[in-house]
Amino acid sequence: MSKYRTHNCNELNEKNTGDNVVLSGWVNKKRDHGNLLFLDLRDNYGITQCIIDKENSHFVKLERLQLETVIRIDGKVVKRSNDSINKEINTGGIEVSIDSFEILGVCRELPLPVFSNQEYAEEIRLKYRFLDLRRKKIHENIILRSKVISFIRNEMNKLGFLEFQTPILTSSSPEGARDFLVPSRLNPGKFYALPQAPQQFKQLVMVSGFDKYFQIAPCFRDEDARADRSPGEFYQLDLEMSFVEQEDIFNVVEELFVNTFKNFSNKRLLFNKFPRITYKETMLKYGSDKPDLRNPLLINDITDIFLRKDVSFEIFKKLVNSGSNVRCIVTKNTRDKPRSFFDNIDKWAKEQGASGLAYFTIEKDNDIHAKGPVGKFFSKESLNEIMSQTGAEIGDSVFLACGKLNELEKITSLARDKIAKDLNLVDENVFAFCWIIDYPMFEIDEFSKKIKFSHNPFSMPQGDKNKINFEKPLEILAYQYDIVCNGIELSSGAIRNHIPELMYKLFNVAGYSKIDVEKKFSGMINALSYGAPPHGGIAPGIDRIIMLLANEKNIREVTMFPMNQNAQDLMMNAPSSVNESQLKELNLSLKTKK
RNA sequence: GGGGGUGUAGCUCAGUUGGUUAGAGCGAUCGCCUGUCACGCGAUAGGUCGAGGGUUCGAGUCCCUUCACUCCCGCCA
Repeated sequence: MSKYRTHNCNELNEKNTGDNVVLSGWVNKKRDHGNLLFLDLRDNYGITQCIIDKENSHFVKLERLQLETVIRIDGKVVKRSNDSINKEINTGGIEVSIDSFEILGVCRELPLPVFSNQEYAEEIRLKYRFLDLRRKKIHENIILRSKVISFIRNEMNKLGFLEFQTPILTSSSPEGARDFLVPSRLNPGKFYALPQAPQQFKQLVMVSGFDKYFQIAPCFRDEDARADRSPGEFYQLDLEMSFVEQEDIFNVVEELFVNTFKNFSNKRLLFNKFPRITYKETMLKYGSDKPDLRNPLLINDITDIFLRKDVSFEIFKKLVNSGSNVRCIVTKNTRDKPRSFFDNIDKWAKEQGASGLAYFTIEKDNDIHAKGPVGKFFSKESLNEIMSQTGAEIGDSVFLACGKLNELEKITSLARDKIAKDLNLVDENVFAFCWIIDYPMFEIDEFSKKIKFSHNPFSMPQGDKNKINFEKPLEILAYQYDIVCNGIELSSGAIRNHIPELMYKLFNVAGYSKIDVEKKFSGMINALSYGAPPHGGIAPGIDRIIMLLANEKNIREVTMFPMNQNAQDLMMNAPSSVNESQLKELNLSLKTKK
């Protein structure tokens, strides 16, 4: 028998009545009646109410125990009377009458209450993370995380994938995010880099003939944090398959995600077969490449309306003539919404830095006409045309924005979210997955105006390999895809380019010579030159999957020991200074601070 | 690098137009209480109002600088 317990704190019930038991755990809560003390003992599994009265010599010591002290209790299970049963906890039918106890771990005065639904400042939570992690919600989130990862491993194994580890100390890559660098002691002046993702390694695994690979892979990127983005490190379900096309990857991922999300959430999946939306289409309809498909609102381009003679909305017409576009969002049956509803949205848009959102509502008395501040600018015929282009009907409202394509996409995307929120159109009990496909291979850099890779330079371009028109690089599409759920980007993936000659040509478009490519990606190019299978994969973010399943808005809520926004670990004091001898051994010296 | 929000007791917060000795709940300490499960009742201790400077007869409150945390933009192939 264990010295510390015969049962955990979630096990005992009426059937144990009369048993002598040993429990160990934390003092979660005391209710002291002076001559009678209730003490809730908590462990990982649950809570058991323990009780002691003044007759017992241990009473005074127990009465004075600090909450969160770790104790062992010897006692007897007692059935509770019917009127004192607690249905909130699994052990609520019984209580343990304490015979004796022992303190196993003393606890100082707490910097934050553990048993409380209060919310606390992030700083104190992170500094005392070990206390924060004892709290119910986050404790459960971390357990959920473990279970989800275990489930995914199991599913991947069932699907025939092999799990491999790839190096953590590797070489710096020229593309992408900033690397974390690690100085090499044995190679003075040289640095390892922590992998931003095992991208090249997993391709090498395919070249090595292993066929299907996965890994719950740590990834390191020295970029600034967001609510859904940890600074420094995060985890991906990294996977890669040989002899596959895009469709094969989609099938595996859809099966995995449907199973995982059905298993760990009560929310409904809006699509079991995830819709595929081209990049071009999503940027038009949703203004974003991570659309939230729970939101039914769509964006339409109605620029041509403003070239008509019977439309007299001069501000927009002038902008359209100088190259701007007009896009609109139609809201169904909003004719009875108060003026304030519309004005609030217009005001909100101005706060977002846009010039506002014009709007009108389509009405019909004898004739169709538009009501609202800009309604008078639209003829009956032009309204009919808008209705046929957008599907708007009598009683619907049309919100209009005008601008250059980039800013127009941005504001209409935000407006789509804002309006849906105001009209309460988003079903929170749903997961809406989709694939974004057909990403362009290249794009123009906004500042340098040069051609650059829009995503992964190792992606396979679409179409006949011999007929790709490198003269028009912006028209080349890639077998490059994203998976999105509820407006959150879970992952990018691609069919890889396994043909070195083709890779040289594509890099050439982006301004890299053959020698550049050989220098920077020598390992990769070399490997692809010795018989590489066609292959592709994807790498969904584990942390974001858990966020969705745990219904959390911040990634720290599903991360055991997260860093703060400035990439500091407040509990371990990382990063920290190192002493001179460590630096010397690494052949490093620090520039003196300003 | 830039923009927004927050910062008052160990924790969560209130603090009016600038005006007496800065308050509450929880926690802590002490006392009372034998059926609670957010137990109840009473008392006590606990404050560099993030820091520095300024305006003023007078600053938690107004102004400037700065720090911390956070959200967003940039960034994240």
